[in-house]
Amino acid sequence: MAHEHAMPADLTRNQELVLGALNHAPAPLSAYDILDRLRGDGLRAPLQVYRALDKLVERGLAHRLESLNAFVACADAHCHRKGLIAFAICEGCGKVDEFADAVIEERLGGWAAREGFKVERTTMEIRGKCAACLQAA
Amino acid sequence: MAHEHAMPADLTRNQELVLGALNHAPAPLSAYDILDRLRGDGLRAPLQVYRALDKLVERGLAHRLESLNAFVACADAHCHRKGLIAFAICEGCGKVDEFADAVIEERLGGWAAREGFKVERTTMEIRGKCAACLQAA
DNA sequence: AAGCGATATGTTATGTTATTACGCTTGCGA
DNA sequence: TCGCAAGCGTAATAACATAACATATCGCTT
Ligand SMILES: [Zn+2]
Ligand SMILES: [Zn+2]
Ligand SMILES: [Zn+2]
Ligand SMILES: [Zn+2]
Repeated sequence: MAHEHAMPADLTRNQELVLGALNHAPAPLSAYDILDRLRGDGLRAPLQVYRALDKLVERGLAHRLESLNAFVACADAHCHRKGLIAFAICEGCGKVDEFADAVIEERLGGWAAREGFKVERTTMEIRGKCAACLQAA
Repeated sequence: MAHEHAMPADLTRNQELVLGALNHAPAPLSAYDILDRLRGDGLRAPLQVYRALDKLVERGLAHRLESLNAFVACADAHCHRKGLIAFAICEGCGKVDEFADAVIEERLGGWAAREGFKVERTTMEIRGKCAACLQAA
């Protein structure tokens, strides 16, 4: 059930390898995790991974999870989201759920407007236990 | 202007030093920034700082900003918040604004309830430019 | 086809953030 | 006074990220 993501045709080799690694992983990967999985494909240095990740994140094909220092492929395979995205991260199994909420976006926008704060980027990450892991416990 | 924070009486020496450093800083500090400022007070190793930070964060006297790998003193000096806290971080001057929003909390709670996800911790960080910095530009 | 700029690459070294492991000390109640 | 819990000190190491520099590749213009 894992993947079957759209893989854009104009990625470079390294970007394609990195996105492939993320797509096949059931949980977020750190840059070094990715590097380890791609040594067989010729990658040797962290920078090769970080550079690819930068591009992928920029294009919305992958996301950085700040509270984990790790990365996931975008779960919204065909129309990578533009607005605020929230992530729910299970501490048990590592599964990441990605969702958007217009009301939250509007509340943040309201706060920013009142304060005169210009928002450039928002990160929102919920840590906890997913339903499956709670069940299993 | 800067501080005038309540400093709980039951802190250990290291915790007091670390919280003092955070209180006197106009912007978030990394653990190593803190260490550098406290070498004169006898601190030598990162762990001394990390241990103090753990306790301070646990008690809500300080917060960790995940998107910065840095820490701030809680701005809500007398009644350290319990619920979800959002941080607005200015990329220009480093100022951090801390606020709570019940509607956002309720939306997240709703999502979690629908998904059967048990929330343990939420981080919410807005990066951008504060009013003062926009003015100055 | 030659020239050029923008983008991507490879490699080494280094910088920054965080933790593990171990042992000692102190305070405090059983 | 024994035992435990919390705190402390130190050294070593792990994990995450970037700087600096040299080449290479591609698309575009001439
Ligand atoms: Zn996405
Ligand atoms: Zn789970
Ligand atoms: Zn606070
Ligand atoms: Zn500012």
